Amino acid sequence: MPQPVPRASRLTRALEHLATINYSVPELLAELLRTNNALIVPARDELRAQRREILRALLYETQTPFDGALRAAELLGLSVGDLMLGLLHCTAPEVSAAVDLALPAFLASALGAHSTVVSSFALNATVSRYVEEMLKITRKSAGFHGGVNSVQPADLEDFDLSTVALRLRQDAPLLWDLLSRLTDARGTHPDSSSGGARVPTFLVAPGDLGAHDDAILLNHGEDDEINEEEAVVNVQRAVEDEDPMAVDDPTVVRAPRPKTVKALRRYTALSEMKVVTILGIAQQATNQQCNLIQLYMGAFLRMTHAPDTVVNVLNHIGITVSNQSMDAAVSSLSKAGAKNLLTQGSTKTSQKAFDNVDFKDPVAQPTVYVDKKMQSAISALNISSHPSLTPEHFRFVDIAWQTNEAIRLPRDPSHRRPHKVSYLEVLQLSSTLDSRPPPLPNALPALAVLLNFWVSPSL
DNA sequence: AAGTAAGCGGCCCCGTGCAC
DNA sequence: GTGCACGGGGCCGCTTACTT
Repeated sequence: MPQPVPRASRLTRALEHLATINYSVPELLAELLRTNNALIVPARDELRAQRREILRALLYETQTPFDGALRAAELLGLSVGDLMLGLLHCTAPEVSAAVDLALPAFLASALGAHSTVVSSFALNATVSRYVEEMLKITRKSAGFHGGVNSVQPADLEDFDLSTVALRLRQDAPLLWDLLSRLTDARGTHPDSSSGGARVPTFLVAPGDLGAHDDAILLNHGEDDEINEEEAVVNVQRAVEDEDPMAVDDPTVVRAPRPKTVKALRRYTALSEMKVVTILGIAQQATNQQCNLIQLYMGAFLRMTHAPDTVVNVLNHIGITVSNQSMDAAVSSLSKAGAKNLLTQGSTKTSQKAFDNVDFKDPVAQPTVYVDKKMQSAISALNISSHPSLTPEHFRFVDIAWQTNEAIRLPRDPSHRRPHKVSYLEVLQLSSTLDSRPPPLPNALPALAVLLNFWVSPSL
């Protein structure tokens, strides 16, 4: 026994069939509204023209196209859900191009009418696109995988919330738009400045985002490109939301103030932080290894000595990586730091500042400055030289140290300070050698050379 | 003042589940 | 199949309150 064909599929096929015989959208609507069994047969010309006129009157002379469609559907006994499904599933170019023009306003009106059928359809139709975006930003290629076992210092040093927000906004515009609105349901969001019913972003063609672009500009554009008038409006709305009485208070001065743009920037940054956090939780819930946001937060919590209990709770919520993962990240960072120190030291262009560090040795967890069972060790701080200095500048310091006894034995018994050696003396010593040191670019590196000579003469 | 016990937190190891 | 992230258990040290 053959399976019954869904009504929506039959409508789609009917629409595609009608497209091949050059029907306009009003004509398609007229044919759809004429029948409720989806087996659409072109009517005689005079009847079709008559119904078209009726439909046009319904669609364009009522308050909104959707109201007209509802009335027409009611008169003809057609399901509005079937009508919309048929339109949206139709892939014929002649139909889809025309539908794209009329559909945004049509669907916006439908959603505003609080129809259960339309709302359910819209939800199902958009969820798949949200899921698609979520899967896109959780793939490894999207660049949101933290990789706690291989994290490098630069990965954390280069962290910038605005950059992460911009990437998320670009890769998942629908999700970003949805969460931005949900985190500001009272309408103080910059996108809501136009007021009234707006066409949802997922119904707007790419490149026609309007206020959406303004929101990006507020965060990432230059100061002189900010729409200050719009900024003032939004800040006023935020203030009025906090104090509803201010709306009716004639004494409240609403003139633009110098701080409005700054306040809007702060407001936008906080909103961004919330949306980034929510998206980060969703990313990690979708893909366990997609934890870049959590890694940043984990590093912050570790550096601020947050208790493990707090970290565990935040980890369970999905805001940060676990303590175990952070231990792995610290291990990776320590290895990278040690390698970096060795690399710097081998260039001979850095100075070392030595000091003692005391710790309690017999225990597994040493505590600094406990007077019992203390052990001492030598620590060294690596201080990088000016970038213009090269190892060649220090080669002659080493030679001078080895060849001049006055410099090699600088300590005067009557003074505790070491004998100061000028750069000129170093140059005079180097004049007896085969080659001269390269010229120093400015006074700062010269000071660095002398400092290095005092601190680390054996280099 | 010294000793003791409970509570808490950190570290390490191992097994499990998931994504690639 | 491999690598990664995480949870849980065990062990140990530190702190603090209490007792002697």
